Amino acid sequence: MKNKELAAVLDSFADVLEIKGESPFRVNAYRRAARTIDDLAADIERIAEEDGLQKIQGVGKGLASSIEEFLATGTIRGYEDEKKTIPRKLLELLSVPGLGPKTIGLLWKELDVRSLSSLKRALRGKKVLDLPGIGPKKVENIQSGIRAYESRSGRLTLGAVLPIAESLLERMAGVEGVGRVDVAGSLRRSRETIGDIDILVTSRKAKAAIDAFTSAPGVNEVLAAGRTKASVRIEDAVQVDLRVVPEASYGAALLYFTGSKDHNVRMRGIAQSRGMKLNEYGLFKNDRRLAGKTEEAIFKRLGMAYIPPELREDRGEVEAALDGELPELVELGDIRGDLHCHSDYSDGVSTIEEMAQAAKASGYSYISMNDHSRSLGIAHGLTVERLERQMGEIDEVNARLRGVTVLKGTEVDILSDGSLDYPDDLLERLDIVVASVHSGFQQSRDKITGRILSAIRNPHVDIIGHPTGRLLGSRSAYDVDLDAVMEAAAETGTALELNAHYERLDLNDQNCRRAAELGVMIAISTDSHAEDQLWTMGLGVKTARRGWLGPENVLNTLSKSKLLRYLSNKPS
DNA sequence: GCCGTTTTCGGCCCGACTGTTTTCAGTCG
Repeated sequence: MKNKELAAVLDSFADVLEIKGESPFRVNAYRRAARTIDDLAADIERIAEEDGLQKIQGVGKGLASSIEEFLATGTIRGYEDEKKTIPRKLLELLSVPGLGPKTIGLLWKELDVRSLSSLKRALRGKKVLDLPGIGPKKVENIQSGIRAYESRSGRLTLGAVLPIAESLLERMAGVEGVGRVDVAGSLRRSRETIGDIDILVTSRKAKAAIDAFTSAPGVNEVLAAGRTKASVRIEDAVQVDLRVVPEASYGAALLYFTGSKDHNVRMRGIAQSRGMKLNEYGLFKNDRRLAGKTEEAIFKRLGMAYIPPELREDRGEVEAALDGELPELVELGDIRGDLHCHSDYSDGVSTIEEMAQAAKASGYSYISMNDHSRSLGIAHGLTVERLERQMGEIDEVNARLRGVTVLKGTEVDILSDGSLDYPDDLLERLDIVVASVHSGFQQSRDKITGRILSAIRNPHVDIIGHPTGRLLGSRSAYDVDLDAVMEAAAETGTALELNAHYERLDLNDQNCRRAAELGVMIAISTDSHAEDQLWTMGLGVKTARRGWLGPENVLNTLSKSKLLRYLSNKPS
């Protein structure tokens, strides 16, 4: 699948054109296409084979032929030619906050700035102040942007960002005059990684809200502070934007700042086609505000069903909302149990009973113990004897506890030859068998795929754990043919896991959607290694919602008896 | 470069903030 590669080339093409001062609309056309292709669930090569390139939103004749060229040759001639006309390291400067294409182009042409280091040199010199539109403050801003750029770590995981967001929401809610407080942006949409945090408030005293925000604990730097918006950097890691919005336009602002950008463009288009205008202040007809206080009212006025934030990515949700065909999405309250947890038998830190109590406190009716199998020495994988002892302890705990059942399970290794780490007669005695790859990540596509397929075909395997093995920000997915895995899973009634840990979220949203379309059941599991980690189920559910899953697509929405019946029905 | 209930040309989101300006350009979201 070359989607990501192609998207990166198109985006870089846009960068080059932008620095060269090309038409912003042409630049934007490349950017839009890059984003759409990056987001596609389907393989771009397959689309090209079926002559479908121009059916992709934002891809016309010109881009289609560029894409074909890329798929055939690995690059785009026009891009390579343009790239040669600017210094190799100039593009990197676009990532410096506060520094845009115009200024970069100016600095390059006038002062021969061609890299981060020559930029720093130029900023120390005097000549830079002679350039039009550049004064001492601007120089200082760019220097601070360079420091931020050099210390930043890219997009952050939900797990890293949520605590910061929650403490800020709490602070803002306590400020005098503040009414409503919400998080917006990609965090509200629950994207798997977050670039910055957006917070929206209503307030009778805007200045007090801005002041409380810019002086919040952890703020290293105030990037901007006006009458209605402010930006700060927290703990050198994440930028947070605050907007103070009037009550009457709060819903419009929430809609606008939740995005995504592409979703907003579609929504404004719908408004336009009805002779209305939608912006962050409301939905208007001839300057008369028709709606704006709540998101719900705006959707209603546009003749659409309410679109939950997780779906707002321009992946068909706008059309579905117009046609009244949005799916009923799974909710945290639908979840009846957790099907992948560890105890202190392997690498977890809580006892079976502690995990069971935590599950009960979460309102679950079951929780499954899936400690590692014997080959995973690093995680104290269980020998056959220790697994049998654990099964005995689970019986004891179940005899003691009311209201929650501990299921007997394992996370059995799919060994590098494709066999499983326990014999079939042992697996047969367990309620839940999760089979996962923990070794041989570098194997070829055929080999890895073959291993997972043979696990799927084992009649005792119920769920494939973290099917792609990726770790956000640190390890990319192993090279597995997910189409083949999903087809086999559908055929055999094997579920695929949506591992809810914020560094995994594996399967991701798009893959969940594709799996469900093929009739594959998804198990949303936390892979908790301690009793205080069950909360990550919420992240999994949000990711599932982003994948358009309803409760009927999720294995652990089944009651205990239905679950056990489902599991015992796998054809052998 | 794309697109069309404004349909093959002429638009393409637009407002807030900052800094350098004295009426505006660049950046960002």
